Amino acid sequence: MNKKIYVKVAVALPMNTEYHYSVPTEMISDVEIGKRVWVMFRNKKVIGFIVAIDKNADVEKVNDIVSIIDGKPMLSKELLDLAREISKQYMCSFGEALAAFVPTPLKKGKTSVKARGQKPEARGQNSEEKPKVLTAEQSEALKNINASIESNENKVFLLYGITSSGKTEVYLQAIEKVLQKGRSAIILVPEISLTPQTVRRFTRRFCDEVAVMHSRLAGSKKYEQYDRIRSGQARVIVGARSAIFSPIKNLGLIVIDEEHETTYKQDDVPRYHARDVAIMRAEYNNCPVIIGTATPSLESYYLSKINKYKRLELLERIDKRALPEVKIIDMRQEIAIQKRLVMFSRSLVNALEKAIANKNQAMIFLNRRGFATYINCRKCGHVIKCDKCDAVMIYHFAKKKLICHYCGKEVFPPRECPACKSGYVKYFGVGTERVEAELSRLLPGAKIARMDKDSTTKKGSHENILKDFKEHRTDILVGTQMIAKGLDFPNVTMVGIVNADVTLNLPDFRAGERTFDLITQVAGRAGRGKDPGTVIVQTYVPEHYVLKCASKHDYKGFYEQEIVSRKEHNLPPYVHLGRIIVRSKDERTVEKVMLQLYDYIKEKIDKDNMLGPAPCPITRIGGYFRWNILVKEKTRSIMVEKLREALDGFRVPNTCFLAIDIDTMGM
DNA sequence: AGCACGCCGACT
DNA sequence: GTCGGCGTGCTC
Repeated sequence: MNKKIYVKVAVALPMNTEYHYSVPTEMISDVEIGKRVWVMFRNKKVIGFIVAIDKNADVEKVNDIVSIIDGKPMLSKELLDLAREISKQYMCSFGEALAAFVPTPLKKGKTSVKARGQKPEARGQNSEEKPKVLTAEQSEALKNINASIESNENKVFLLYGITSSGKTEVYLQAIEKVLQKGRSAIILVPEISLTPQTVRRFTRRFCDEVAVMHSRLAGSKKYEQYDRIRSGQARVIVGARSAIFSPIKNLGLIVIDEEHETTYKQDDVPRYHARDVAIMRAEYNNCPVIIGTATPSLESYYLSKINKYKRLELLERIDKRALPEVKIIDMRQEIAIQKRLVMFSRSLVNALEKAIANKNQAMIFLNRRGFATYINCRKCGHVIKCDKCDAVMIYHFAKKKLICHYCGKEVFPPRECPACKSGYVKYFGVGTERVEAELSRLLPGAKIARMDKDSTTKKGSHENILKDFKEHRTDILVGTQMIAKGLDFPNVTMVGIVNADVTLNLPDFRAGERTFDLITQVAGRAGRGKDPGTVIVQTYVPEHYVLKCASKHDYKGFYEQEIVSRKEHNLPPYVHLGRIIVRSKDERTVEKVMLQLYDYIKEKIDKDNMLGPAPCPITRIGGYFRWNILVKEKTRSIMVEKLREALDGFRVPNTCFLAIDIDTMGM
């Protein structure tokens, strides 16, 4: 009769232990693996996942679970196994991995499955958009992918296709095939390209079969989507990084669009890379993965070269449109000719004027927001820095304030120099705000809009700026990253990059890769309609191979040069990187602890495989001092094994925090 | 992670 | 004499 039942519960804390809880009799029939529960843990009510059901507990003192949250299990066997795998490969606890799989829970109230009453959207088949006729290259690519879909083959395709070569149409038709087979698909897109434009193509084609997983999707909306996926109503999931954890059944294909994007790597726990998680899921489901991009990560292109991935190429643009002409402008010469430091070259201004005269539109790109990128004292040279971060403060004209881009701190700019009290505090460096202002001055007749993190904080402002541009109420769109990718405005014939060196000079071994990608993407915004496009790239290092290759649209040329330096410096793709980060509010503590840690792990990890310990490039962020060590190993599994062994038994004091980032993106 | 317990230094 | 530093252990 009254047989006691226990559940093993994993909580989202960094401990790799699961705890037993007893189940009150009235809840026994509702207990299922994969459901979430409220439990008392250390006198606090926390959410946990039921990961096992037991006849007995291995400890004396066992508490009852407080309540069961879900009506149906949130996680299947597949997803529980996947979470376990992620916890191993990215060195976090099982509970921390599990927490990433589900939407953050609602406060209270509606926890059970509601739905049913939702408005019926366009029912099934009556798709608004019909499949397009494919080019020979597209057909060839699709043929390869379809063969794998047909035979349930677990294979990774690198769909290398230049901008406007029609990658999306290949995805769409592959997905169609998958649906015909009664299976489902996940399409990952980077957050930035999760614009209405991109999403619309999928919803038009697959209507109510589509679920969109926005990261900013509010609580109950997210649950709604979740239920549609879980119940099988939606079989095409379009979403950002975390959509890879969707509780979809019968997975038949995973697409990762813009594979090279860094947003696929989560920068807090669990620090997974969605591309690699996708590959794990595809293995489990025996299905293919398509990773599509015009500028593959060095890792992926390398893997296609050694035949780990099957490379499919789309080298022609749709309708045989020409790639835009890319002009590299040497700003050193501009200074010499114009006899002063200038923001815009004559070529850039001329091209802008020409585009506007022809009733076309233009986009001006600069990867820096704000007005002046630093302010300093002309007398003593003092530069205003954030007092919580090791970073210069950026002047924002709209707010009339200095803002730290790392911690968000805002201060009014000082009248006099805080160091020498002189009044010669001047503003230097160029951000998007200043570009916008300067363009208005140079081209008084032109309507100019700006799109960056500052101009898009209000809900809907993002869409409004794009709508105004689409409908040609604005002539020139100035912006950061946000305007570089995925946008499709046929009337744009001219695109300018104010300073390509901003990304090129970042202290990061991926700076070349990022710059190449950026120029390629920005260039891809020009000439998408009937008129050809022009791209102007301003730089102080026009001879740099990244710029030369980018101007010729030569990814392969870029790859061949970049890979040599990766080999030489023993960097990815030749090794995997693991980053150990220690932070503390006390400068001396971090250094001390990091040196202790280094001494501890060097018994197990060859010194030649480590870089550091050293302060992080930005030593202090938000009041924390940070140090790091980079570890290099041949594979991710060797890396994890080594680190686990080396760090076993090492403890940092309570005032310090230790983080491990497997396959870190930055350094 | 967060909190309690416990053992050694400079202070009302 | 105590307040409080942080190293260590534990959480069902």
